[in-house]
Amino acid sequence: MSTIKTENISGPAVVTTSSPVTASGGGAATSFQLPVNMCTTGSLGGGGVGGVITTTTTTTRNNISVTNIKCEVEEAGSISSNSTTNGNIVSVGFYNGSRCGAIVSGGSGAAGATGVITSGHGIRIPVTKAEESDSETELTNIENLKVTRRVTPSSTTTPATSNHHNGPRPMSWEGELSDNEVTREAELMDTDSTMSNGGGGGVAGAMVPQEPSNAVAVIKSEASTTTPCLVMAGGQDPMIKPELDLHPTPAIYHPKLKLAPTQSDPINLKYEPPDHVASLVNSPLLARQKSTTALPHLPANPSPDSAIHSVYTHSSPSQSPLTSRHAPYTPSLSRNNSDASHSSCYSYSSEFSPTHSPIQARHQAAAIYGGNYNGSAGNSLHHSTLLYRPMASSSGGQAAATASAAAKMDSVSHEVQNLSMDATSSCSSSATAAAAAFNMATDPTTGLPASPASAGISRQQLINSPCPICGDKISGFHYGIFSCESCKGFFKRTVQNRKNYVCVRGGPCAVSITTRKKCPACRFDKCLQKGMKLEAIREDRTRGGRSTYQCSYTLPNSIMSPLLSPEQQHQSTVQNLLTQQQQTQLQHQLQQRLNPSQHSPHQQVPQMHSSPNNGFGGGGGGHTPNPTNATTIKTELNDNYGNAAAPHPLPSAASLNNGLHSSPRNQAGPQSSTASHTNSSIPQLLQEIMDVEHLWQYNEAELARLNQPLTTSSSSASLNSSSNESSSSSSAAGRQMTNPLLASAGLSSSTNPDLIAHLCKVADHRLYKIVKWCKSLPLFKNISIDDQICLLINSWCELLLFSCCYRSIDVPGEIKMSLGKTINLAQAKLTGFQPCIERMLNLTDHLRRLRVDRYEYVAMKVIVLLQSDTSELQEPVKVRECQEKALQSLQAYTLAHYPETPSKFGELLLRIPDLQRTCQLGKEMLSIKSRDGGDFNLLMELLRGEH
DNA sequence: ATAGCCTTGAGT
DNA sequence: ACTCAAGGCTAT
Repeated sequence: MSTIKTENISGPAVVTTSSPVTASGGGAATSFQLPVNMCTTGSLGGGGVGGVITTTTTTTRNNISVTNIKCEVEEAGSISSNSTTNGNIVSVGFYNGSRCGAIVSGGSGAAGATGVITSGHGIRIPVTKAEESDSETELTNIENLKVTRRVTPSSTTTPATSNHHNGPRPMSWEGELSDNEVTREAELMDTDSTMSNGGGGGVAGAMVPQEPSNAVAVIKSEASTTTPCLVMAGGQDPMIKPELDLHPTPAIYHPKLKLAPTQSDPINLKYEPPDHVASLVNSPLLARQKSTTALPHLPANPSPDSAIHSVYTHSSPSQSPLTSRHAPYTPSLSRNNSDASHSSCYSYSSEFSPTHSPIQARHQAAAIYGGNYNGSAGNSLHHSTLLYRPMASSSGGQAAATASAAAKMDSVSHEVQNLSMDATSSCSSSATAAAAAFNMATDPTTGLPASPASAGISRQQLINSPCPICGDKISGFHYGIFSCESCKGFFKRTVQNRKNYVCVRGGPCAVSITTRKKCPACRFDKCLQKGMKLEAIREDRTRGGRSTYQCSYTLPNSIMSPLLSPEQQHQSTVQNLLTQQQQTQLQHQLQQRLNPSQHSPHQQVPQMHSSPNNGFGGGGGGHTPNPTNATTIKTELNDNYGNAAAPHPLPSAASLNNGLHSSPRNQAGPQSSTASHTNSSIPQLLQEIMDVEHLWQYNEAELARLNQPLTTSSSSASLNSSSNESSSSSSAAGRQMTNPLLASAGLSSSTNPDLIAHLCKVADHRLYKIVKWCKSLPLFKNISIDDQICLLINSWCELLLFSCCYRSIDVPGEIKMSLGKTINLAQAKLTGFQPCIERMLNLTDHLRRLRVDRYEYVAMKVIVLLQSDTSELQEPVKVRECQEKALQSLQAYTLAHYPETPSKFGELLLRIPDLQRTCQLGKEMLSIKSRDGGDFNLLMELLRGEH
């Protein structure tokens, strides 16, 4: 009965930044606009573009139908540089009738004709952008892998009390400024994508490691994704986590903007929206126009970038924050649900809520997208996940994620909902029934994807199925997935008590109803893998009420499996295995690189926060090879941070430190194996900065999301689908082509749309993360919102570029774009980015020479961010004071750790002017024209968002 | 620590 | 008034 609504309002925003030059050098100020949704908007470059794009496509193949939900994309206009406030927010609203997102229901059948399938009872599951949801989910998952005490970032937004009752719970705002460098990545992408571990290459060819289920005990490294494009995104620890980088098109979305529900997952699904589709649909931009109307208060210019939108999108199972009627549309930046919000790729409105579960939805069923139904690429399935693709456009009903062209676009960004259940836990019986239930239907009229429920899966059926984690009886929807009471409690305890479990065994232990008590680390890992969301755990422990985090529904494999052909299942299985192996391998390599001496499998080692699996600081992910199943529980020490509960689950400081200490390479940073963040030699402020660094980084899960397998298959899929489903995909491509930003980046009509979509997605994510990171910075939080906006607008490019250079330290002559993707000077020449890359290489050389360690790196980022000479600052003095504190911390640190090189501090600062000039050059190269009259309300909204 | 049951409270 | 997801309580 209940319809699921996802209302996402996202606003694409173009931010114009006048880049102030920092400290040491003067820098020329360039105004740069950050287009948010590249994909969506027709013209990013120009002033805001407002346009509504409606895409409704439904395709069905046999049982698999993909429905594109009608999306209205509103494009945010560009935001002019200085004005701090008036941003345009684009809202994307999905209401009953129209939802963006296509759900493909599985069946493998022949390719179906495109059409809308309607079923009398379908559950609609609107899915917000896959990207968002996925990203969040993965983010959370990533972070979750390790359960660690979370450090509460004081800086982080404070959930205002206000939120408490009225609005959605404080959501963390995650903004990512992403730079997408586009080069001829399309090609690279394709190539790369294929390589990526589970995930397909993203646009940039970024590889996205899929969620590694296996955590390496001691050290987990996240897989990095590489984007073929120049990505300046913040890389992190070069060794440790690769970050996704984006193009310079940071977009900011209004947190509260609701994204168009692109998809819904009936059960924990990770949805991967096709980029172009997603971007369009989800993109704030898209939403904006209409939404704007609907929501006057929203900023006019939504950022086009889809990525951003994710940030804004909040969906809670029960209700989406965004949708919450109470709360005005205001960006919710609060941390609580930050993760959710961010990656929440799909937020589903209340309608989507588990509560109302899709199951109940009587509307037409949406097509449920089962992993690779097409078989086109066996690759796409994540685990045994079903993918709901919000936009079916490309998919043309091709269930296979891979197949659909649209899917390509989104693949990365779109979240794929995992319906997965491990084989171990899956039950065939229920599955069958459920499978039968899945008759995908899409609402012909709305074109909205039906929820799985619509497919015929009822809530009851879901509840009757086994807990995806242990196989026990499902008691309800808990923390984002349908799970049993014990796993619910386990997850809660683990997160609330900040347990840091480490699997001594080193490998994923079987988690069943009988063995679930044996290895909490693996159990927690599985919880995350299956979709439990850290953000669902309330920091304030408030009881009752509805949660606002975005949820994804995961259907047990058992349920979904029937939809897949044996071959497909096999493929997915193989994929999973490969992914895990690859990840494990990667982790292993990282471990060795980081700290060969510690490599001992047996010992419990503090895990890096970046554990591939969950990304959580927790130990869940880490596995050390050990014959025994013994699991050790580590309680984080964080005395310093300790008590404060992190707004959202964060990697423990300890874990962070560990990561740091074990940090990459030979860098001279403090690398004591015993490292604890309490290390007195590290200035507290610096440590605090480090503690929020994880917010900047992408964990594997995120990367995996971004680089979904789809990308891998995307190329082929696109090709395949192109012929059949040309209409939708072509239209998307057309839109993209019109995007000035893309054009400026060298992406022309010929450019692989998937790549573009991917870039957009990545950019969105990056923006989201950057915003989130900023909000959590101890110094930054004390600065007025308006100034925060100014600072962020001013330095986003520098931050991304710097992080990119930093992580490239270990690859002389090359710049790591992401996930191992690199670009050398020769390649840069081909793409026309030679000047910029050359400078980046030069900067990287300096960083290498200086042996910049991670603490220095994070401190420098903050220093770059806190430029008191940034134009339009209301309280430049305050900013200066904050910067001085950061400078003092860095100085104290360098003197303490590198007494032999007293000039290091000064040398580090001398790199800043280079950095700024490089950014300026990069921006110029991108030929991004500043837009007049734009405003960056979105950004402001983000910053103001609930906190 | 686990897990079943109870209480809470926003949303319907 | 009901639903249901989240936190709390408590026997094991």
